[in-house]
Amino acid sequence: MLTRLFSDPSLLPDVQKYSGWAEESDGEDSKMKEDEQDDMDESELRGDSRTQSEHAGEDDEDEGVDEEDDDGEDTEGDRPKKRGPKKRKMTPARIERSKLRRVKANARERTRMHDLNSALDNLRKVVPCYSKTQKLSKIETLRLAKNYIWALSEILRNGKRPDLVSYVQTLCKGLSQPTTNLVAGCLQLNSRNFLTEQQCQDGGRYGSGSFSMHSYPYQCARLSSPHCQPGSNSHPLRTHGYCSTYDSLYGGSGSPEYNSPEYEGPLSPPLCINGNFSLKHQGSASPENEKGYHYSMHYSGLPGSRPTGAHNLVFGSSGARSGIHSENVLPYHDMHLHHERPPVYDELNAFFHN
DNA sequence: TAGGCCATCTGGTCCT
DNA sequence: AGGACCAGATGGCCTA
Repeated sequence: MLTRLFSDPSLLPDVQKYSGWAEESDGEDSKMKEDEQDDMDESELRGDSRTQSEHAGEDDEDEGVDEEDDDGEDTEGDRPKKRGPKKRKMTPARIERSKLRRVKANARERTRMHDLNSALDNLRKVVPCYSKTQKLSKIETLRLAKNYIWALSEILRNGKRPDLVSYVQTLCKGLSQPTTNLVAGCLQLNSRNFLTEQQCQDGGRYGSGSFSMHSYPYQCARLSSPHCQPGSNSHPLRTHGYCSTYDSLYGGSGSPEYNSPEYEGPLSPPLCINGNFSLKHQGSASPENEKGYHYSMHYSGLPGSRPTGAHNLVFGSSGARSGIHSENVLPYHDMHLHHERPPVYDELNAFFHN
């Protein structure tokens, strides 16, 4: 593996640029990368025990040299004596090996992050609204995935069809504005209905934005649940100013899980779909809640998206103000719900688009 | 120019 | 000892 790493120039960026030890050895490091690569290829990567034993021998030598000069340096000024293993003096050989270790560790870390990113890419593909041109950011991918899992598990648990608005609301919980737009657009949701309720739930979280409640004179107009009827204060959500179609969709206040609009409550029962995942209650504290979603409306596109001119998000400022709805505008020609997706997803979308 | 996102480096910690 | 994992720091790129 390391052979691959170090034979791949792309995986060996300029180490000196970042490393602190580049300064301590001046121009000597200019050839370091090549030297280190040679070292790896020739000794470590083929498991050259001779080299390793030589290094061990060097270590022994170093120790002999190092141990002696630690005495007397521990009490510097008023500072107490340092505890723990004595610091060994950095001989040139030791410095070299240290550098080598660092380079190897960097390479490992790089591949580890690459693996992580490719896993995230895979996740992007199985989550609703995969787009090659408008990649969801990492954090948005994770949030959407969480919501998606939640939505699917709720469908399985209840065994009945939720309405599209609620489904999209569930998917969009805690997502940034662009991602919300993307999801809603993907599912061809009538933005007016969805956004109004979304804002009801979020309590105007995105209030400064173009599709704040101010954009629409009515609130929760679509809600049919008695809990959300004007004048009804019986529902817990109402006391907090929330109106959610979860009430009507999932049975309303009878279910304690929906006391929080963030549905961060007990995720029970754990469900497994194709054995790929299981919901696991991890407490009510969610990073999203802690962070507080400081997303504002300055987004005009998705993170990572590049200006194409064709992707004015449906719910963006101009669209919302001009009353353009997703059903009328379809700027998502380059995105699709999925190209590789589990069967359940197709069923689900057929579910809503029949 | 500020802010978001990202890749990378780095040192620390834990585990084998 | 070395690898995996993690979090902080840093700098680049892009957009509003």
